[in-house]
Amino acid sequence: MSMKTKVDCNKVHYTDSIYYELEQTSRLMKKITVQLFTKLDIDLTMDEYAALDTVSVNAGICQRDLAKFILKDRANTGRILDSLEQKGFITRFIDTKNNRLVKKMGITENGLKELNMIDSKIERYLKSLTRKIDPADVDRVQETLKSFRIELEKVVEINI
Amino acid sequence: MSMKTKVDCNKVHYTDSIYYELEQTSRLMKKITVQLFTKLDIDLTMDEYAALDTVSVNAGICQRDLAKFILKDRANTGRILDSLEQKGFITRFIDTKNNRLVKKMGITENGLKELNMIDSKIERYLKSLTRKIDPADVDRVQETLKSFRIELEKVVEINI
DNA sequence: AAAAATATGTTGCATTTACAACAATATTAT
DNA sequence: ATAATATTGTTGTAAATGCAACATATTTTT
Repeated sequence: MSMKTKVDCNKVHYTDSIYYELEQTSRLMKKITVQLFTKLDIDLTMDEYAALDTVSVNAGICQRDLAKFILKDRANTGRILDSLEQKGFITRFIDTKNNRLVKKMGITENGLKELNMIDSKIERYLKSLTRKIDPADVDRVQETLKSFRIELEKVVEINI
Repeated sequence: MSMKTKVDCNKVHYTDSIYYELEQTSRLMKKITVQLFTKLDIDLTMDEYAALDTVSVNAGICQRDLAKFILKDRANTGRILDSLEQKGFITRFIDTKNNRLVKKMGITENGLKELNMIDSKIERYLKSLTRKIDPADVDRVQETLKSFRIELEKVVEINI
């Protein structure tokens, strides 16, 4: 075997890295979830669902803070909330935070109903995705991902 | 503590699931990589870079097969390749696969140079992201993610 | 042999997304 | 006090993305 070939074989490829594996797995997962939402006739987008869930555990949050949670910019966060409000799943009200006028929000009765309905609809489908994987591994991955994400948050420049 | 409160506290939220954790971590990672590419004046997009790397390890692959690898549709795969070809990093040629006319491709000398240049530029930045995490954990996560992704591939409907 | 279905790549379009500019208000600096 | 800066939300726009439709060629069905 020539030296060149040997070097080539040992080359570290980005597409073999954990960063790419993460992106690919996430893209697949997103595709599957979108297909699931379509199949189950859920009339929220995935992003609206995630936003609604985030609002449900952070009552009275303002738009910018929500944007930081869901990792979208203020513009698109506003648009998602427009849709959720128009569908009657959240209410928005003007309030102050640090003496600034902000738009805060809360989940409505209907929103909570919708959230629970979606949860119950998708639960068993999502659970089945990891049936071949040791539950302990799943937990460990989630934990490590969380530590990783917290490290990433320290490095990324967020301009929201 | 009332029963209702107890139930509420025990509610399983989508935003606490491994599926959402995966998406959030991946989104952050993507943001960081885009910022890195900008900061280092790399004149490929992340997607072009990943495609170029994939082509480099799959010489003579056709467009549709590449699309399946990079999880993009045929249209956008074609557009990414247009850009890479225009920049001189790949060559495309007509060939046959199963008696069908297909566009195959290979990486050029310049493409290989560019790929190695980018690899060397970003390597230490990416490595530093996991410096706080036990390398064994990183390996384990990558392994588990891969098993997970393979399970997902069995479930997702790919129409490429 | 003719028709229907499949495979591959491209084009057009509608949706999503990110980013910059703006409007309104409040704080800080000079 | 006035000017500069910062916070929050909205609007506009350009780029990315996915999907459907198309063009071409081949295979399969009838």
